[in-house]
Amino acid sequence: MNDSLAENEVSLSRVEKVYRTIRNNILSNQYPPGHQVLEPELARQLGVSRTPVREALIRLEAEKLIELIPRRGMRVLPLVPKDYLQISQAISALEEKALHLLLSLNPGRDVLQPMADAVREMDEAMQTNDLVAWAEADEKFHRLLASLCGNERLNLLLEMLRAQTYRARLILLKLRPNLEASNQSQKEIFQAVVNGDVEAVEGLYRSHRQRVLSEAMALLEKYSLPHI
Amino acid sequence: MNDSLAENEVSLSRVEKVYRTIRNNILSNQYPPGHQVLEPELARQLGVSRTPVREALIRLEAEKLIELIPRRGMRVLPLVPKDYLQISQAISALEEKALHLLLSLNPGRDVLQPMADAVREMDEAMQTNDLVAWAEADEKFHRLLASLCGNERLNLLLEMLRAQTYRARLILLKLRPNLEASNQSQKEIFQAVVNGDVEAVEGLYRSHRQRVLSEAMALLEKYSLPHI
DNA sequence: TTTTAAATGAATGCATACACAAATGCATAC
DNA sequence: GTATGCATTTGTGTATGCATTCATTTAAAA
Repeated sequence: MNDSLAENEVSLSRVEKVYRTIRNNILSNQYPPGHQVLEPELARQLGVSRTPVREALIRLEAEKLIELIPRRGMRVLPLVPKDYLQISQAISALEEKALHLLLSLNPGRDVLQPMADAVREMDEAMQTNDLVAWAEADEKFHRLLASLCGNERLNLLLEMLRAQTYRARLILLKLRPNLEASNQSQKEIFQAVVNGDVEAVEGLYRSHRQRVLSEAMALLEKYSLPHI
Repeated sequence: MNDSLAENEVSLSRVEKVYRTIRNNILSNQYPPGHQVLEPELARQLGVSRTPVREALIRLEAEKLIELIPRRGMRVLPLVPKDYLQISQAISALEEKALHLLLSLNPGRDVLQPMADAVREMDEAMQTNDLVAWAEADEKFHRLLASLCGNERLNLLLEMLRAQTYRARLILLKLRPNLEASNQSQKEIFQAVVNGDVEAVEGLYRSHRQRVLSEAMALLEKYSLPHI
């Protein structure tokens, strides 16, 4: 993940570079929730004029990563717990559909191999208590699910929604007592996918998501996190 | 629906006015699929400089209503049948979740009254063979479902996706042999909602959507519509 | 006549300037 | 000390201008 206007992106427009830089800064928590930066300051930092900054900010606002406040510049949208819940519910709906679509494709082992790898990586990370590695494998699993389901629009939506909740998910990951249940669930879900068992997939996924969401909401309350 | 920079919107920024005007023109088919307009031409037509035009176009591109092609300006994104299918699948996923959420709210008759009105209006439109009225009532039904489910993020997503398929849905509506089955389905779905019967709602909705989507795809093939 | 090269015009991406409005700072009055 | 009014500063929204690039047209060569 680049964190600046990298030299090897010379063919990218300034808007694109600014967009990516700011987006990265948000996802990496360099711009934490509620963080405000004025357009002229962003322009100065990034060495461009305000115009491409504005254009990039409009895109980021459309993706609901920021809001633009007159005279306050850009503000990184903090997720209050309700936001997190609502976005997560939308993710659940779309991922469930993605699972259905994936199954209807009757994928062979070769197609599912990357997901199998991700599941294995999650397992390995569990064994060594490597939270970061587990998060990466988990992220990979979900990205693959969205991209392999054969519906590109769904993929894009999920990508956007997962970006909105990325930071929060990382934080919650660290607060959770243990990941054993989630790890197990995803293995079971994947196994049911391999078996082509639609009803099992649906049941397992719903249980999994319900538990994960309940857990998350309880943690947010327990730690009185106003926003994430 | 305004179709120009209305005089009664004096407090709206130029970007907002341009955005709304162009969006309206797309949804009303005044800018049909594939239609291209250059930025300077849009600016001339709308009586503003290029800057707010560009900013509005960036938003519309983020919503996947248009694409921006260098030296070709803005192009209204046509939906090839695959696009239509994919977006509709995403809509199905989100609407199913919306129904679940709505039911979990245990809404009273007063809350559901606007939906009941829409269902009645659909019935009345059926009786008088008024396609336009039926479409409006149908649109209203879906908008209400999204807005009453208690998940604002879901609502926004559905609003965006429905805008993307709005024009196509209107076209398909005219091509369908009859709407009796859809009308009946929606009545039954709504009745199940009123009864708080989760499983019935889910079953009915899935059947309904599967039939509607199959029909739509068959029509697109029958009429060899390359894009809509 | 056809193909290739050069010229031209125009669209985009971006920088800069301007007008306006809101926020801030300072002075004054109570 | 606090509130109010005014002047100044500053940020946004927008218009305009400039440099670059690309598509089209024109001219030249084969």
